[in-house]
Amino acid sequence: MSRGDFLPSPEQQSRDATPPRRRRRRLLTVESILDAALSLIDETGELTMAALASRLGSTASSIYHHLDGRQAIIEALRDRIGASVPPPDDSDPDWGHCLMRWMRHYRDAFARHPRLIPLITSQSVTGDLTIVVYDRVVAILERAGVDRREQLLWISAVDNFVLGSALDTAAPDDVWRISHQPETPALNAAVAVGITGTARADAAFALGTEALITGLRARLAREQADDPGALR
Amino acid sequence: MSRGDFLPSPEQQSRDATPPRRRRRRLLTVESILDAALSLIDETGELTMAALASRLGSTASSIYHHLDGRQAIIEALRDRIGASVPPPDDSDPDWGHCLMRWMRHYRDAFARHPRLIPLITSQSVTGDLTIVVYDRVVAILERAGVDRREQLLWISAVDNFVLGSALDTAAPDDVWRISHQPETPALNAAVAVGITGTARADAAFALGTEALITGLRARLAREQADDPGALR
DNA sequence: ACCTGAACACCGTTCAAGT
DNA sequence: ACCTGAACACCGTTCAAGT
Repeated sequence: MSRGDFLPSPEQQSRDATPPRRRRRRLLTVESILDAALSLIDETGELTMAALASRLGSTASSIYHHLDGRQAIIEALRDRIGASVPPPDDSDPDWGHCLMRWMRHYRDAFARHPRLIPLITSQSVTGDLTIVVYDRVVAILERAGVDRREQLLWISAVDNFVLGSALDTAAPDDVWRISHQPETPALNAAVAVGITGTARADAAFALGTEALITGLRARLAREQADDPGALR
Repeated sequence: MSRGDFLPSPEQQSRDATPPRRRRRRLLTVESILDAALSLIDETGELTMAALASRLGSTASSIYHHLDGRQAIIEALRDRIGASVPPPDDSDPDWGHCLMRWMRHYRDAFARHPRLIPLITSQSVTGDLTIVVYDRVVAILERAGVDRREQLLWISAVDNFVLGSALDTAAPDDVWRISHQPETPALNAAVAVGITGTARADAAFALGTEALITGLRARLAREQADDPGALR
């Protein structure tokens, strides 16, 4: 999974004067396995080694030569999606805008593979790349003047909302459709005029993000009013 | 799973003059199965029919006479935890306080069984009781003057944050400990002075809840300033 | 009505044997 | 080094047979 993880170049393979006996072409690659696994999950919502192997034109046991089992595949996919999120861009002087843009990218990346999300919820984020991203976010908070003892809490809160919102895109919105019972008049009225489907999840994320950042701005302003010395 | 789902009373069982041949005492009950399943998940983080049966002193196939398989057990547990959340109390005239108190109860109920959460993330909430609770929340928003077309979005946003925060209590906070690499100085500094463990998840939830509600208050105030006719 | 053991199809993983 | 088929232990679920 490191960045040097590519196919060996042809020159490398036959650098001897006598070319080696022609070997069967490499069937599997970490990349090809992960590609197939992700599209399998996207399409079926499940990941079984047998189905994955057949999609690769190979056998289940072959996969173990490249990745350490089913769980490792899921972790690699999680890291891959995480790595596809553009790291927070600190060029904008407004930390709130930085954070909101990053949250949107983060959430969109996972929302593109909604059926993967339930599979990764049981494990925490360990990828090196992800850690570096968090470092960038903390740096933005530090620059904004957030109390150092609170920075982990801010990130956790933001993370929780983003992950919950990503999960929301996975679950169908039957929730709001099932209703229509006489016992729930208020809910029925809200459902009748509300958005549904993917648009609902999108709009809810946008609304929540804006509210969360607004609230964090207010908190920061209050802290700095209490302790003006913290300002630079 | 309805409220009449109890053991038949002894009178009912032997209301005939001639008492029926003494039957073997009822081994399993929906309640006893769910109790055992929940404690099994709490302790091991897993739910297999075999392990569940052995804990009940019974066999896996027996369980199918009371509940419709493994998935049904998980759904029943989700509904049970959901039903244990006190419905939002609308006696407080401040809708924000109502919502915050409900969010805290909601999150605490699931945080009490952190290892259950990953098992329920793939399914949406369908329990009748849960629907009624949402109706109460919508009613509070309606009374507060929230635009009817936005009410579902508010609830979704709140729900996403609560569920994400509940998940946060399940994942250990290794995330923040692994670091300590020279590439992440800002994160290292934040970890050094930050809270860790359960206290971190608790504090992050409290901080996020406060920020979210503050932001929603600001949004409502802005909306009502734009359209004063919406006020009663 | 409730319980049981045997059976079934499927699952992730291991490993000796091939090239 | 990479691939394979056979085998293993385990899984959720079904069902005929018991009481």
